[in-house]
Amino acid sequence: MALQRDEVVRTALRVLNEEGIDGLSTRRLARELGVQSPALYWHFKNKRELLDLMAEAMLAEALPPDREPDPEHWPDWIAADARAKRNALLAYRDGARVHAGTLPTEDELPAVEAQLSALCRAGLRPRTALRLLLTVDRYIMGWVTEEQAWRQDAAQRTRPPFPDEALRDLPLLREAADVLRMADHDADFDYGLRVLVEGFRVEIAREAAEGREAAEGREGSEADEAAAGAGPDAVGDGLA
Amino acid sequence: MALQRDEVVRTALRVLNEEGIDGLSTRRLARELGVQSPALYWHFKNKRELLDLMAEAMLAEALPPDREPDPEHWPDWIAADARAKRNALLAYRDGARVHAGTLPTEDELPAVEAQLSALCRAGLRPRTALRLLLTVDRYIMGWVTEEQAWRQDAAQRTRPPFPDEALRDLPLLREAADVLRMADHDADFDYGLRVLVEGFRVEIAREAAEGREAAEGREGSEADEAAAGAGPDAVGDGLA
DNA sequence: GTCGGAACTTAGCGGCGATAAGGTGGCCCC
DNA sequence: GGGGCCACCTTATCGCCGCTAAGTTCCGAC
Repeated sequence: MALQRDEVVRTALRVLNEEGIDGLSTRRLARELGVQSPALYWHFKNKRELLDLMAEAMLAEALPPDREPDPEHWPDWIAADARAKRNALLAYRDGARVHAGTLPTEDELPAVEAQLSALCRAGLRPRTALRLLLTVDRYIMGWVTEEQAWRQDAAQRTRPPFPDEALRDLPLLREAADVLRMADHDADFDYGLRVLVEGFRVEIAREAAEGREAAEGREGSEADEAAAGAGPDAVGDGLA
Repeated sequence: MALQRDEVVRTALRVLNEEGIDGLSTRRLARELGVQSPALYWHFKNKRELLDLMAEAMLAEALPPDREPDPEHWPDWIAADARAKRNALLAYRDGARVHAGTLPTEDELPAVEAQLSALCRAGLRPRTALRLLLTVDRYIMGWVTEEQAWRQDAAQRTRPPFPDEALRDLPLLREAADVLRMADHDADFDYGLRVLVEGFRVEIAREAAEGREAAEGREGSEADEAAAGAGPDAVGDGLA
């Protein structure tokens, strides 16, 4: 029975978890598959292509492409998708670094179009909606990259980072020490995510108001009311 | 005249710009310095240490440690620092990837403490203020990492990404095509940054209201008013 | 029954980070 | 002024890496 691309990718993901991305060499992977390393180059044009497929497989589990985002509750699925993506990246050692090198492929576009559609029905222009999605995505990538780097060398760290004596003359940092030491990644990630969603809420309210203003030829009070309505009253809902 | 650590770091940054991070090998760097590659290991314990110093040098130029953040205009310096950091990373090829591997060092902490101090005077709790700073930082890192990856293979790309025919049945994406193709990195980065600041504004108003509520033993209307006041009315000021 | 191609092997290239061990020159101290 | 020390560098080499070239095996189609 010949090797299957799919089997190689699955094995590669397992080796990734065992060895980390620096330990994932073609020789190591080939050994795991009971094969000589050049055999892999029959199935993949180079290592980059293998990594791309690994990244795709990582996310496919967590973000099936047939979701149907709901315009009414966009903060819910924006946040849920963000958490799902983070979890998918966290599920594999160095997952963020594996994903980082990849370019978006054209077959991801329909899912993005669906998300744009929902956001536009919530009042955004397409450009703004896409920027929103990109912003969340970059936040996730930056976060998880940092998080996994931290976890990585937390494993091989002997003394705790930022010991108390380093914070002696820094009272505010001392008070925020558990954030500094990233004691609760999940909560800290969610915080930033919630801030982002709050920002979007403001942005959406503003755009919706502008749109209405332009459509009805009015100005001033009406738009301000709409923006205020979607502002602070909505703080916190849809996000824990 | 013997080699100086400082000279090595400067040369390494130059080579980084010429070759990219994958082309920056100890042998290449040594050749540039007119020296054999093991000589570098007299000055640096390993390549990681060299990269750490390069990252430090990159940011030192852009973010001098003696800034004095102003509590009154926190959106201004949050945004200015964010742009400065992005520019510093962009100033070198693969700057984000060089910086990504580094851990925060203890001598950066006083500058953070100063920022926390300003944000707390604006009404945040220390934990929240630090989370805010971390959130912006991760956004920057995620953004620039993606941006430099994009630029990198834009150079070696023959056909444009996401050609028009790929967007034929995706009208919203077609309308947002220049965002999708990242035609204007600066504007797109600033957009996400502004959204983050808007979110922080909401968060700060909420915390300030909670604090006042707790201090004065009141409840309900007062806090809501405060949050509403700092919400939509403040949209857009302090940021382009 | 042979021909062709898919799937693999063996051999090897050039390059990598890093270490070991040895050389060299200048400076200090007696 | 001679000896020793030490900063700084060299040469040689190790064990990896991604990847290619060329040859082998095996199986199914005709």
